[in-house]
Amino acid sequence: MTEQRKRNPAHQSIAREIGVAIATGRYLPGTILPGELDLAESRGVSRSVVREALRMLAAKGLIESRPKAGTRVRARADWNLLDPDLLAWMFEGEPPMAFVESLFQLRMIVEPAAAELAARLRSSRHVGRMGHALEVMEEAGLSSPEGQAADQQFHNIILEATANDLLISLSGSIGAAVRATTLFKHRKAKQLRDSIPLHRDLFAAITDGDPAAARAATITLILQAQEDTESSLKA
Amino acid sequence: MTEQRKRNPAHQSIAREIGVAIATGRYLPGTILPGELDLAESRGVSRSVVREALRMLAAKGLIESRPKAGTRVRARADWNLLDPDLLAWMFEGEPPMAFVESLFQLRMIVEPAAAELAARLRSSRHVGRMGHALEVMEEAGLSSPEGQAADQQFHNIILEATANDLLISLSGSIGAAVRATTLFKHRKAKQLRDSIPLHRDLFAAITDGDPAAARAATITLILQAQEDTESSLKA
DNA sequence: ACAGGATATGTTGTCGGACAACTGGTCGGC
DNA sequence: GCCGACCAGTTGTCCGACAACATATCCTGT
Repeated sequence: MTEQRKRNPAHQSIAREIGVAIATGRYLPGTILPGELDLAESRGVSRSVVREALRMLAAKGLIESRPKAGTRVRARADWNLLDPDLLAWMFEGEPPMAFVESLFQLRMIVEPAAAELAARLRSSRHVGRMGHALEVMEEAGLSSPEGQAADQQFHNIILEATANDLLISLSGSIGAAVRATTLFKHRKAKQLRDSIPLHRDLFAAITDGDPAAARAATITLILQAQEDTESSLKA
Repeated sequence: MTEQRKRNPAHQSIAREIGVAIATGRYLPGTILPGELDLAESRGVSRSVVREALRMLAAKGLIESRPKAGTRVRARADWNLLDPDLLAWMFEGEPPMAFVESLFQLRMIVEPAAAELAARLRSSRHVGRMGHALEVMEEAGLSSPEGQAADQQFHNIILEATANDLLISLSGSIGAAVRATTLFKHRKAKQLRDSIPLHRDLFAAITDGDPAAARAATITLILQAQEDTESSLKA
Protein backbone atom coordinates (compact mmCIF):
# COMPACT_ATOMS: atom_id res chain seq x y z
CA MET A 1 0.00 0.00 0.00
CA THR A 2 3.08 2.20 0.03
CA GLU A 3 2.33 3.67 -3.37
CA GLN A 4 5.78 2.80 -4.64
CA ARG A 5 4.92 4.07 -8.10
CA LYS A 6 8.24 5.86 -8.41
CA ARG A 7 9.89 5.02 -11.68
CA ASN A 8 13.56 4.60 -10.93
CA PRO A 9 15.98 4.40 -13.81
CA ALA A 10 19.47 4.32 -12.35
CA HIS A 11 20.76 7.31 -14.29
CA GLN A 12 17.97 9.40 -12.81
CA SER A 13 18.86 8.45 -9.25
CA ILE A 14 22.54 9.12 -9.86
CA ALA A 15 21.79 12.47 -11.50
CA ARG A 16 19.67 13.44 -8.55
CA GLU A 17 22.31 12.33 -6.09
CA ILE A 18 25.14 14.29 -7.71
CA GLY A 19 22.80 17.16 -8.49
CA VAL A 20 21.84 17.50 -4.85
CA ALA A 21 25.49 17.40 -3.85
CA ILE A 22 26.22 20.30 -6.19
CA ALA A 23 23.07 22.28 -5.40
CA THR A 24 23.60 22.08 -1.66
CA GLY A 25 27.23 23.13 -1.97
CA ARG A 26 29.06 19.87 -1.27
CA TYR A 27 30.79 20.42 -4.61
CA LEU A 28 31.56 24.12 -4.98
CA PRO A 29 31.68 25.92 -8.34
CA GLY A 30 35.07 25.68 -9.95
CA THR A 31 35.98 22.37 -8.35
CA ILE A 32 36.52 19.29 -10.45
CA LEU A 33 34.51 16.31 -9.37
CA PRO A 34 35.77 12.71 -9.37
CA GLY A 35 36.36 10.95 -12.67
CA GLU A 36 33.55 9.06 -14.31
CA LEU A 37 35.16 5.76 -13.45
CA ASP A 38 35.45 6.67 -9.76
CA LEU A 39 31.86 7.85 -9.63
CA ALA A 40 30.71 4.66 -11.32
CA GLU A 41 32.58 2.43 -8.93
CA SER A 42 31.59 4.31 -5.79
CA ARG A 43 27.92 4.25 -6.78
CA GLY A 44 28.08 0.65 -7.94
CA VAL A 45 26.93 1.32 -11.49
CA SER A 46 28.52 1.28 -14.90
CA ARG A 47 30.21 4.22 -16.57
CA SER A 48 27.36 4.50 -19.09
CA VAL A 49 24.92 5.31 -16.32
CA VAL A 50 27.23 7.90 -14.82
CA ARG A 51 27.79 9.52 -18.19
CA GLU A 52 24.07 9.79 -18.88
CA ALA A 53 23.58 11.32 -15.45
CA LEU A 54 26.35 13.85 -16.11
CA ARG A 55 24.78 14.74 -19.46
CA MET A 56 21.55 15.54 -17.66
CA LEU A 57 23.36 17.79 -15.22
CA ALA A 58 25.20 19.44 -18.10
CA ALA A 59 21.86 20.07 -19.81
CA LYS A 60 20.78 21.99 -16.72
CA GLY A 61 23.97 24.06 -16.83
CA LEU A 62 25.40 22.60 -13.63
CA ILE A 63 28.58 21.10 -15.02
CA GLU A 64 30.92 21.26 -17.98
CA SER A 65 33.05 18.35 -19.19
CA ARG A 66 36.23 18.60 -21.18
CA PRO A 67 38.64 15.86 -22.23
CA LYS A 68 41.64 15.52 -19.98
CA ALA A 69 40.49 18.41 -17.76
CA GLY A 70 37.68 16.46 -16.15
CA THR A 71 34.19 17.59 -15.20
CA ARG A 72 34.00 21.01 -13.57
CA VAL A 73 31.17 22.56 -11.60
CA ARG A 74 30.12 25.72 -13.44
CA ALA A 75 29.54 29.12 -11.85
CA ARG A 76 26.17 29.63 -10.19
CA ALA A 77 25.32 32.30 -12.75
CA ASP A 78 25.40 29.61 -15.45
CA TRP A 79 23.01 27.30 -13.62
CA ASN A 80 19.51 27.07 -14.97
CA LEU A 81 17.93 27.88 -11.61
CA LEU A 82 14.43 27.82 -13.04
CA ASP A 83 14.67 24.13 -13.80
CA PRO A 84 12.09 22.36 -11.60
CA ASP A 85 14.43 19.51 -10.71
CA LEU A 86 17.23 21.85 -9.72
CA LEU A 87 14.90 23.94 -7.58
CA ALA A 88 13.74 20.81 -5.79
CA TRP A 89 17.35 19.73 -5.22
CA MET A 90 18.14 23.12 -3.71
CA PHE A 91 15.64 22.53 -0.94
CA GLU A 92 16.99 19.12 0.00
CA GLY A 93 19.09 20.49 2.81
CA GLU A 94 18.42 23.64 4.80
CA PRO A 95 17.53 26.21 2.17
CA PRO A 96 19.63 29.37 2.55
CA MET A 97 17.58 32.29 3.80
CA ALA A 98 18.74 34.49 0.92
CA PHE A 99 17.48 32.00 -1.62
CA VAL A 100 14.06 31.80 -0.03
CA GLU A 101 13.86 35.58 -0.16
CA SER A 102 14.80 35.52 -3.83
CA LEU A 103 12.02 33.08 -4.47
CA PHE A 104 9.38 35.21 -2.78
CA GLN A 105 10.69 38.31 -4.51
CA LEU A 106 10.23 36.58 -7.86
CA ARG A 107 6.77 35.38 -6.92
CA MET A 108 5.88 38.91 -5.89
CA ILE A 109 6.89 40.14 -9.33
CA VAL A 110 5.34 37.44 -11.47
CA GLU A 111 2.20 36.21 -9.78
CA PRO A 112 0.37 39.51 -9.25
CA ALA A 113 0.93 40.38 -12.91
CA ALA A 114 -0.26 36.92 -13.91
CA ALA A 115 -3.38 37.26 -11.76
CA GLU A 116 -4.13 40.54 -13.49
CA LEU A 117 -3.88 38.89 -16.89
CA ALA A 118 -5.98 35.95 -15.75
CA ALA A 119 -8.73 38.27 -14.51
CA ARG A 120 -8.91 39.76 -17.98
CA LEU A 121 -8.55 36.63 -20.08
CA ARG A 122 -10.15 33.85 -18.04
CA SER A 123 -12.80 31.73 -19.73
CA SER A 124 -15.81 30.25 -18.00
CA ARG A 125 -14.09 26.88 -18.11
CA HIS A 126 -11.23 28.26 -16.05
CA VAL A 127 -13.63 29.70 -13.51
CA GLY A 128 -15.36 26.35 -13.20
CA ARG A 129 -12.15 24.42 -12.65
CA MET A 130 -10.86 26.95 -10.15
CA GLY A 131 -14.12 26.76 -8.26
CA HIS A 132 -13.82 23.01 -8.07
CA ALA A 133 -10.25 23.18 -6.79
CA LEU A 134 -11.32 25.70 -4.19
CA GLU A 135 -14.09 23.39 -2.97
CA VAL A 136 -11.64 20.54 -2.58
CA MET A 137 -9.35 22.80 -0.57
CA GLU A 138 -12.17 23.85 1.70
CA GLU A 139 -13.27 20.28 2.36
CA ALA A 140 -9.92 18.53 2.65
CA GLY A 141 -8.01 21.34 4.34
CA LEU A 142 -4.56 22.57 3.51
CA SER A 143 -2.79 20.06 5.72
CA SER A 144 -3.95 17.06 3.76
CA PRO A 145 -2.08 15.92 0.66
CA GLU A 146 -5.08 16.27 -1.60
CA GLY A 147 -5.80 19.71 -0.23
CA GLN A 148 -2.28 20.77 -1.15
CA ALA A 149 -2.66 19.23 -4.56
CA ALA A 150 -5.81 21.26 -5.09
CA ASP A 151 -3.92 24.35 -3.95
CA GLN A 152 -1.25 23.68 -6.57
CA GLN A 153 -3.90 23.17 -9.20
CA PHE A 154 -5.69 26.35 -8.21
CA HIS A 155 -2.58 28.40 -8.89
CA ASN A 156 -1.73 26.47 -12.04
CA ILE A 157 -5.11 27.25 -13.56
CA ILE A 158 -4.53 30.95 -12.96
CA LEU A 159 -1.28 30.80 -14.88
CA GLU A 160 -2.93 28.70 -17.55
CA ALA A 161 -5.59 31.35 -18.03
CA THR A 162 -2.94 33.89 -19.01
CA ALA A 163 -2.49 31.94 -22.26
CA ASN A 164 1.23 32.66 -22.03
CA ASP A 165 3.41 29.60 -22.52
CA LEU A 166 6.40 31.15 -20.82
CA LEU A 167 4.38 32.08 -17.75
CA ILE A 168 2.93 28.57 -17.64
CA SER A 169 6.43 27.14 -17.67
CA LEU A 170 7.44 29.46 -14.86
CA SER A 171 4.44 28.17 -12.98
CA GLY A 172 5.83 24.66 -13.06
CA SER A 173 9.22 25.80 -11.82
CA ILE A 174 7.97 28.02 -9.05
CA GLY A 175 5.43 25.40 -8.07
CA ALA A 176 8.19 22.87 -7.54
CA ALA A 177 9.98 25.27 -5.23
CA VAL A 178 6.87 26.29 -3.35
CA ARG A 179 6.06 22.65 -2.78
CA ALA A 180 9.45 22.24 -1.17
CA THR A 181 9.06 25.24 1.10
CA THR A 182 5.63 24.03 2.12
CA LEU A 183 7.28 20.99 3.64
CA PHE A 184 9.22 23.25 5.96
CA LYS A 185 6.23 25.30 6.87
CA HIS A 186 4.25 22.27 7.95
CA ARG A 187 7.14 20.63 9.73
CA LYS A 188 8.37 23.51 11.81
CA ALA A 189 5.52 25.93 12.21
CA LYS A 190 3.33 25.35 15.22
CA GLN A 191 0.36 27.20 13.86
CA LEU A 192 -0.36 28.13 10.27
CA ARG A 193 -2.83 30.83 9.44
CA ASP A 194 -5.70 29.73 7.27
CA SER A 195 -5.14 30.99 3.74
CA ILE A 196 -8.42 29.73 2.34
CA PRO A 197 -10.31 33.03 2.84
CA LEU A 198 -7.59 34.78 0.82
CA HIS A 199 -7.96 32.20 -1.91
CA ARG A 200 -11.66 32.91 -1.94
CA ASP A 201 -11.00 36.63 -2.41
CA LEU A 202 -8.68 35.92 -5.31
CA PHE A 203 -11.18 33.56 -6.88
CA ALA A 204 -13.91 36.18 -6.63
CA ALA A 205 -11.72 38.85 -8.21
CA ILE A 206 -10.88 36.65 -11.19
CA THR A 207 -14.49 35.55 -11.58
CA ASP A 208 -15.59 39.21 -11.62
CA GLY A 209 -12.86 40.06 -14.12
CA ASP A 210 -11.39 42.67 -11.79
CA PRO A 211 -7.62 42.91 -12.49
CA ALA A 212 -6.84 45.37 -9.71
CA ALA A 213 -8.56 43.25 -7.08
CA ALA A 214 -6.85 40.12 -8.39
CA ARG A 215 -3.47 41.79 -8.10
CA ALA A 216 -4.19 42.96 -4.56
CA ALA A 217 -5.45 39.56 -3.41
CA THR A 218 -2.39 37.81 -4.84
CA ILE A 219 -0.04 40.20 -3.08
CA THR A 220 -1.77 39.58 0.23
CA LEU A 221 -1.61 35.85 -0.32
CA ILE A 222 2.10 35.81 -1.06
CA LEU A 223 2.90 38.12 1.85
CA GLN A 224 1.19 35.79 4.28
CA ALA A 225 3.00 32.76 2.89
CA GLN A 226 6.29 34.62 3.12
CA GLU A 227 5.75 35.58 6.75
CA ASP A 228 4.79 32.05 7.70
CA THR A 229 7.73 30.53 5.88
CA GLU A 230 10.29 32.90 7.30
CA SER A 231 9.07 32.52 10.84
CA SER A 232 9.35 28.75 10.35
CA LEU A 233 12.92 29.08 9.17
CA LYS A 234 13.92 31.12 12.19
CA ALA A 235 12.50 28.59 14.58
CA MET B 1 39.56 33.18 -39.61
CA THR B 2 36.03 31.90 -39.13
CA GLU B 3 36.34 31.76 -35.36
CA GLN B 4 35.45 28.07 -35.29
CA ARG B 5 35.94 27.94 -31.54
CA LYS B 6 32.75 25.97 -31.09
CA ARG B 7 33.40 22.83 -29.16
CA ASN B 8 31.37 20.11 -30.79
CA PRO B 9 30.90 16.81 -29.00
CA ALA B 10 28.67 14.60 -31.11
CA HIS B 11 25.97 14.13 -28.46
CA GLN B 12 25.57 17.89 -28.28
CA SER B 13 25.03 18.20 -32.02
CA ILE B 14 22.56 15.35 -32.04
CA ALA B 15 20.69 16.77 -29.06
CA ARG B 16 20.46 20.12 -30.80
CA GLU B 17 19.29 18.52 -34.03
CA ILE B 18 16.52 16.48 -32.42
CA GLY B 19 15.72 19.32 -30.03
CA VAL B 20 15.18 21.73 -32.92
CA ALA B 21 12.98 19.18 -34.66
CA ILE B 22 10.78 18.95 -31.56
CA ALA B 23 10.80 22.67 -30.75
CA THR B 24 9.83 23.68 -34.28
CA GLY B 25 7.03 21.15 -34.39
CA ARG B 26 8.42 18.49 -36.73
CA TYR B 27 7.76 16.00 -33.94
CA LEU B 28 4.47 16.90 -32.29
CA PRO B 29 3.72 16.25 -28.60
CA GLY B 30 2.37 12.77 -28.05
CA THR B 31 4.13 11.22 -31.00
CA ILE B 32 6.73 8.54 -30.50
CA LEU B 33 10.01 9.26 -32.22
CA PRO B 34 12.15 6.63 -33.96
CA GLY B 35 13.95 4.02 -31.87
CA GLU B 36 17.41 4.72 -30.56
CA LEU B 37 18.91 2.29 -33.03
CA ASP B 38 17.22 3.98 -35.99
CA LEU B 39 18.28 7.42 -34.83
CA ALA B 40 21.83 6.21 -34.36
CA GLU B 41 22.03 4.68 -37.81
CA SER B 42 20.41 7.60 -39.61
CA ARG B 43 22.73 10.08 -37.93
CA GLY B 44 25.76 7.85 -38.39
CA VAL B 45 26.64 7.62 -34.71
CA SER B 46 26.51 4.95 -32.05
CA ARG B 47 23.60 4.26 -29.76
CA SER B 48 25.54 5.65 -26.79
CA VAL B 49 25.67 9.08 -28.38
CA VAL B 50 21.98 9.02 -29.17
CA ARG B 51 21.14 7.93 -25.65
CA GLU B 52 23.17 10.75 -24.10
CA ALA B 53 21.47 13.21 -26.42
CA LEU B 54 18.05 11.90 -25.43
CA ARG B 55 18.97 12.19 -21.73
CA MET B 56 19.76 15.87 -22.32
CA LEU B 57 16.40 16.42 -23.96
CA ALA B 58 14.70 14.52 -21.14
CA ALA B 59 16.46 16.78 -18.63
CA LYS B 60 14.84 19.76 -20.34
CA GLY B 61 11.44 18.09 -20.12
CA LEU B 62 11.07 17.60 -23.87
CA ILE B 63 10.79 13.82 -23.95
CA GLU B 64 10.01 10.84 -21.77
CA SER B 65 11.37 7.34 -22.34
CA ARG B 66 9.83 4.13 -21.15
CA PRO B 67 10.91 0.57 -21.83
CA LYS B 68 9.07 -1.07 -24.66
CA ALA B 69 6.85 1.98 -25.21
CA GLY B 70 9.58 4.03 -26.83
CA THR B 71 10.45 7.70 -26.43
CA ARG B 72 7.49 10.05 -26.46
CA VAL B 73 7.41 13.82 -26.96
CA ARG B 74 5.89 15.32 -23.81
CA ALA B 75 3.17 17.95 -23.71
CA ARG B 76 4.29 21.53 -24.21
CA ALA B 77 3.21 22.37 -20.67
CA ASP B 78 5.92 20.01 -19.40
CA TRP B 79 8.70 21.62 -21.42
CA ASN B 80 11.15 23.74 -19.55
CA LEU B 81 10.64 26.74 -21.82
CA LEU B 82 12.97 28.92 -19.78
CA ASP B 83 15.94 26.77 -20.69
CA PRO B 84 18.30 28.94 -22.75
CA ASP B 85 19.05 26.16 -25.24
CA LEU B 86 15.41 25.38 -25.80
CA LEU B 87 14.57 29.05 -26.31
CA ALA B 88 17.31 29.30 -28.91
CA TRP B 89 16.02 26.17 -30.67
CA MET B 90 12.54 27.68 -30.80
CA PHE B 91 13.80 30.55 -32.90
CA GLU B 92 15.52 28.34 -35.45
CA GLY B 93 12.61 28.48 -37.84
CA GLU B 94 10.06 31.25 -38.14
CA PRO B 95 9.11 32.01 -34.56
CA PRO B 96 5.32 31.89 -34.12
CA MET B 97 3.86 35.33 -33.54
CA ALA B 98 2.10 34.19 -30.36
CA PHE B 99 5.37 33.05 -28.85
CA VAL B 100 7.08 36.36 -29.54
CA GLU B 101 4.20 38.12 -27.84
CA SER B 102 4.54 35.82 -24.83
CA LEU B 103 8.19 36.71 -24.65
CA PHE B 104 7.59 40.45 -24.64
CA GLN B 105 4.77 40.05 -22.13
CA LEU B 106 7.16 38.28 -19.80
CA ARG B 107 9.85 40.90 -20.32
CA MET B 108 7.29 43.59 -19.58
CA ILE B 109 6.52 41.91 -16.28
CA VAL B 110 10.02 41.08 -15.13
CA GLU B 111 12.38 43.74 -16.40
CA PRO B 112 10.65 46.88 -15.09
CA ALA B 113 10.48 45.31 -11.64
CA ALA B 114 14.12 44.34 -11.90
CA ALA B 115 15.11 47.85 -12.93
CA GLU B 116 13.29 49.17 -9.88
CA LEU B 117 15.24 46.85 -7.64
CA ALA B 118 18.49 47.72 -9.36
CA ALA B 119 17.91 51.43 -8.86
CA ARG B 120 17.59 50.79 -5.14
CA LEU B 121 20.36 48.28 -4.65
CA ARG B 122 23.02 49.18 -7.21
CA SER B 123 26.55 49.67 -5.97
CA SER B 124 29.04 52.14 -7.42
CA ARG B 125 30.79 49.22 -9.10
CA HIS B 126 27.64 48.40 -11.00
CA VAL B 127 27.25 52.01 -12.09
CA GLY B 128 30.81 52.06 -13.35
CA ARG B 129 30.46 48.86 -15.36
CA MET B 130 27.15 49.98 -16.83
CA GLY B 131 28.68 53.29 -17.82
CA HIS B 132 31.49 51.48 -19.60
CA ALA B 133 29.08 49.24 -21.48
CA LEU B 134 27.06 52.28 -22.49
CA GLU B 135 30.17 53.96 -23.88
CA VAL B 136 31.00 50.93 -25.97
CA MET B 137 27.46 50.91 -27.34
CA GLU B 138 27.68 54.57 -28.25
CA GLU B 139 30.99 54.16 -30.04
CA ALA B 140 30.46 50.84 -31.80
CA GLY B 141 26.77 51.25 -32.58
CA LEU B 142 24.05 48.67 -32.11
CA SER B 143 24.56 47.08 -35.52
CA SER B 144 28.05 45.88 -34.75
CA PRO B 145 28.62 42.58 -32.92
CA GLU B 146 30.53 44.23 -30.10
CA GLY B 147 27.86 46.86 -29.71
CA GLN B 148 25.26 44.13 -29.30
CA ALA B 149 27.50 42.35 -26.83
CA ALA B 150 27.74 45.54 -24.80
CA ASP B 151 23.96 45.86 -24.97
CA GLN B 152 23.59 42.34 -23.57
CA GLN B 153 26.08 43.14 -20.85
CA PHE B 154 24.32 46.37 -19.98
CA HIS B 155 21.11 44.52 -19.27
CA ASN B 156 22.88 41.68 -17.49
CA ILE B 157 24.49 44.10 -15.06
CA ILE B 158 21.07 45.50 -14.19
CA LEU B 159 19.81 42.04 -13.32
CA GLU B 160 23.00 41.33 -11.44
CA ALA B 161 22.48 44.44 -9.32
CA THR B 162 19.19 43.03 -8.03
CA ALA B 163 21.24 40.46 -6.09
CA ASN B 164 18.52 37.91 -6.84
CA ASP B 165 19.86 34.62 -8.18
CA LEU B 166 16.57 33.62 -9.74
CA LEU B 167 16.26 36.91 -11.59
CA ILE B 168 19.84 36.56 -12.81
CA SER B 169 19.05 33.13 -14.15
CA LEU B 170 15.97 34.50 -15.89
CA SER B 171 18.26 37.08 -17.41
CA GLY B 172 20.31 34.40 -19.09
CA SER B 173 17.24 32.69 -20.49
CA ILE B 174 15.53 35.81 -21.73
CA GLY B 175 18.82 37.08 -23.08
CA ALA B 176 19.18 33.99 -25.23
CA ALA B 177 15.73 34.57 -26.69
CA VAL B 178 16.23 38.28 -27.20
CA ARG B 179 19.46 37.57 -29.03
CA ALA B 180 17.54 35.32 -31.39
CA THR B 181 14.84 37.91 -32.07
CA THR B 182 17.50 40.54 -32.66
CA LEU B 183 18.65 38.53 -35.65
CA PHE B 184 15.23 38.94 -37.21
CA LYS B 185 15.05 42.62 -36.47
CA HIS B 186 18.35 43.32 -38.18
CA ARG B 187 17.65 41.07 -41.13
CA LYS B 188 14.20 42.20 -42.06
CA ALA B 189 13.74 45.71 -40.75
CA LYS B 190 14.73 48.45 -43.15
CA GLN B 191 15.23 51.06 -40.49
CA LEU B 192 15.73 50.55 -36.78
CA ARG B 193 15.13 53.37 -34.37
CA ASP B 194 18.11 54.29 -32.26
CA SER B 195 17.59 52.92 -28.77
CA ILE B 196 20.74 54.43 -27.28
CA PRO B 197 19.03 57.57 -25.93
CA LEU B 198 16.59 55.34 -24.07
CA HIS B 199 19.48 53.37 -22.63
CA ARG B 200 20.97 56.63 -21.46
CA ASP B 201 17.75 57.52 -19.67
CA LEU B 202 17.67 54.15 -17.95
CA PHE B 203 21.30 54.47 -16.94
CA ALA B 204 20.66 57.92 -15.47
CA ALA B 205 17.67 56.68 -13.49
CA ILE B 206 19.63 53.81 -11.96
CA THR B 207 22.60 56.04 -11.22
CA ASP B 208 20.31 58.51 -9.43
CA GLY B 209 18.67 55.69 -7.51
CA ASP B 210 15.24 56.61 -8.83
CA PRO B 211 13.11 53.42 -8.99
CA ALA B 212 10.08 55.02 -10.61
CA ALA B 213 12.13 56.57 -13.40
CA ALA B 214 14.00 53.28 -13.93
CA ARG B 215 10.70 51.43 -14.28
CA ALA B 216 9.36 53.97 -16.76
CA ALA B 217 12.52 53.97 -18.87
CA THR B 218 12.54 50.17 -19.03
CA ILE B 219 8.94 50.06 -20.15
CA THR B 220 9.63 52.54 -22.93
CA LEU B 221 12.65 50.54 -24.01
CA ILE B 222 10.77 47.26 -24.23
CA LEU B 223 7.84 48.84 -26.03
CA GLN B 224 10.11 50.19 -28.72
CA ALA B 225 11.84 46.83 -29.17
CA GLN B 226 8.45 45.11 -29.37
CA GLU B 227 7.17 47.47 -32.05
CA ASP B 228 10.31 47.08 -34.13
CA THR B 229 10.30 43.31 -33.80
CA GLU B 230 6.65 42.90 -34.68
CA SER B 231 6.84 45.17 -37.69
CA SER B 232 9.80 43.09 -38.86
CA LEU B 233 7.82 39.89 -38.51
CA LYS B 234 4.96 41.23 -40.55
CA ALA B 235 7.22 42.28 -43.39
C1' DA C 1 -18.12 -17.04 -27.58
C1' DC C 2 -15.92 -14.51 -24.27
C1' DA C 3 -12.77 -13.33 -20.49
C1' DG C 4 -8.74 -13.68 -18.39
C1' DG C 5 -4.21 -14.93 -18.02
C1' DA C 6 0.10 -16.71 -20.04
C1' DT C 7 3.27 -15.71 -23.49
C1' DA C 8 5.78 -13.54 -27.29
C1' DT C 9 8.03 -9.54 -28.90
C1' DG C 10 10.33 -5.36 -29.27
C1' DT C 11 12.14 -1.27 -27.00
C1' DT C 12 14.62 0.92 -23.51
C1' DG C 13 17.93 0.14 -19.50
C1' DT C 14 22.38 -1.46 -17.99
C1' DC C 15 26.69 -3.62 -18.38
C1' DG C 16 31.70 -4.34 -19.71
C1' DG C 17 35.51 -3.50 -22.45
C1' DA C 18 38.14 -1.20 -25.87
C1' DC C 19 40.19 2.48 -28.46
C1' DA C 20 40.44 7.41 -30.18
C1' DA C 21 40.71 12.34 -29.44
C1' DC C 22 42.00 15.93 -27.01
C1' DT C 23 44.31 18.70 -23.56
C1' DG C 24 46.92 19.99 -19.68
C1' DG C 25 51.17 19.42 -17.44
C1' DT C 26 55.92 18.03 -17.65
C1' DC C 27 60.24 17.64 -19.34
C1' DG C 28 63.84 18.84 -22.29
C1' DG C 29 66.12 21.89 -25.61
C1' DC C 30 67.55 26.38 -27.05
C1' DG D 1 64.44 31.71 -18.48
C1' DC D 2 61.47 30.90 -22.32
C1' DC D 3 59.56 27.98 -25.64
C1' DG D 4 58.45 23.75 -27.87
C1' DA D 5 57.77 18.69 -27.98
C1' DC D 6 56.37 14.85 -25.57
C1' DC D 7 53.43 12.18 -22.39
C1' DA D 8 49.79 10.68 -19.69
C1' DG D 9 45.24 10.86 -18.13
C1' DT D 10 40.39 12.02 -18.81
C1' DT D 11 36.52 12.36 -21.56
C1' DG D 12 34.39 10.94 -26.11
C1' DT D 13 32.86 7.25 -28.96
C1' DC D 14 32.15 2.70 -30.47
C1' DC D 15 30.66 -2.21 -30.13
C1' DG D 16 28.12 -6.22 -28.50
C1' DA D 17 25.36 -8.44 -25.23
C1' DC D 18 21.83 -9.29 -21.94
C1' DA D 19 18.06 -7.87 -18.56
C1' DA D 20 13.84 -5.51 -17.44
C1' DC D 21 9.60 -4.30 -18.74
C1' DA D 22 5.22 -2.92 -21.10
C1' DT D 23 2.43 -3.75 -24.89
C1' DA D 24 0.20 -6.85 -28.00
C1' DT D 25 -0.97 -11.38 -29.17
C1' DC D 26 -2.53 -15.86 -28.45
C1' DC D 27 -4.27 -19.58 -25.90
C1' DT D 28 -6.85 -21.78 -22.45
C1' DG D 29 -10.76 -22.43 -19.41
C1' DT D 30 -15.37 -21.56 -18.39
